Amino acid sequence: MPEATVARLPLYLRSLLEAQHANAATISSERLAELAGVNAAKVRKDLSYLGSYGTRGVGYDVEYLLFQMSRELGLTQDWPVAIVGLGNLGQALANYMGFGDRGFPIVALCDADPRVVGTEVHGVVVRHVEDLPVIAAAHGISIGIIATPASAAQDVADRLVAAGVSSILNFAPTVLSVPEEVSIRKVDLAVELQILSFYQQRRSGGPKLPPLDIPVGVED
Amino acid sequence: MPEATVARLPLYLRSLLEAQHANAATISSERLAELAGVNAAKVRKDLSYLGSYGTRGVGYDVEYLLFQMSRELGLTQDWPVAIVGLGNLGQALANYMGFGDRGFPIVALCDADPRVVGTEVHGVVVRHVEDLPVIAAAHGISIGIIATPASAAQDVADRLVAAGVSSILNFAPTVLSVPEEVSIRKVDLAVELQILSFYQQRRSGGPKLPPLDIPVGVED
DNA sequence: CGCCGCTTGTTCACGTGGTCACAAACCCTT
DNA sequence: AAGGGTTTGTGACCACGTGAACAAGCGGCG
Repeated sequence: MPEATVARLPLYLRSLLEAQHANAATISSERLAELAGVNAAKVRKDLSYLGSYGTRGVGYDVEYLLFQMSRELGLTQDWPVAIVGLGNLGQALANYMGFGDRGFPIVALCDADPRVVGTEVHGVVVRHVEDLPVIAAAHGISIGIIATPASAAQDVADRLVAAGVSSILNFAPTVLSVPEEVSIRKVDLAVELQILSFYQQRRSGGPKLPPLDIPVGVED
Repeated sequence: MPEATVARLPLYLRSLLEAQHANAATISSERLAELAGVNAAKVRKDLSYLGSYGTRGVGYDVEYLLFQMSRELGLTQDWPVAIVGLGNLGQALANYMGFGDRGFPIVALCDADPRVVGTEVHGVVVRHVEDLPVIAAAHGISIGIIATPASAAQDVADRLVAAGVSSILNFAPTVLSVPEEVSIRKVDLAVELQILSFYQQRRSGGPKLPPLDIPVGVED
């Protein structure tokens, strides 16, 4: 299955949940495309990778497609998650996702700072990052989230891999090297902002040197 | 310039900063590729879009390339940012990025909850989302970050656009529709985890809970 | 001063993903 | 039961991005 398709499946899943919430029994590829914000033909081709679960002239059964897609995405089981690094971002993630999403229970929190270890965040006691192997084995953790500073990220990644974690979501602004068999995805806020900056500048009409001399603070 | 190239420029920028920090005067495409985690040929092709700033037989002058890239990315000027939605994530972003990155000062915070409006986060007073037009104009805000629940995201996006914001970074798990001329990028934690879940399951050898007595439609 | 090694910039072939278009298949109506 | 309208599934085509290979160009060395 194409990687691009895999990346869209979660969007379809969410759109299907919306449709289900609106009491729709079936949904057409066109409607689903509208909800997911993509092309209708792309939706059909993507869904065809899962199998022929649609009915010509009718559309897709929402319930059934939801089940099949959840199964394909591996959401019929829980995937215990460990968060490493409990700065601002790590704490926010611990609190945010605990009630935000089902299927990814946060069962472990780790940090290297002895002042943080032992404290409790979102009902989970923070352990030392050294204990990762034991913790991971005990909870069957397969997904790790890195929310440390960039300088510590590679070390944490190595520890996660050594502890048997084979999926990593990296929030640290650095490139991580991991074994072939480990999946890794990154979320980099600075990169996103810089991309926006690039297009923003383009629209603003090329490089603006110092044309801005706006007197701010007038609002107060 | 290809969109894929634009998305990599920030990686090169960060790698160049690392090289600069290591007192490297020049850098080869191969070394830069290693730092950025991409192919060397891709690096050269990407950099060629910026112009011929390299020297054959030597490499790229780190200082000079840094300057050119910063200019291209629009980082020679500040881009004031507004964050809308100050739940766990919004607050973390306000605290995290304030000292994390240069060039994107957080000059405004907005929320719709009257209990949050008026409080102070990271030294900035939270204003009501209704005041966005005034605030945006006063600070020259061109980038907005949406950190609200999904249900409020489209409304906030509309308000941002109406206030003149033309670049949006969306953390809410929903598809936003904005005018053609507005750039939008999304960061969706649930989607990232589900993608990891997909590959994780594949590696684990198919569905982990196979003891299902589902009477699969008898195939004729 | 000319040769040699090194690195860039560019060209080319390839693979992946996106879009279009249409036959096949299904439901509903008559 | 047959036909019309609707929607899926898929094959063909096109655009884009990637990776390798190579000539052009630069600095250093004898």
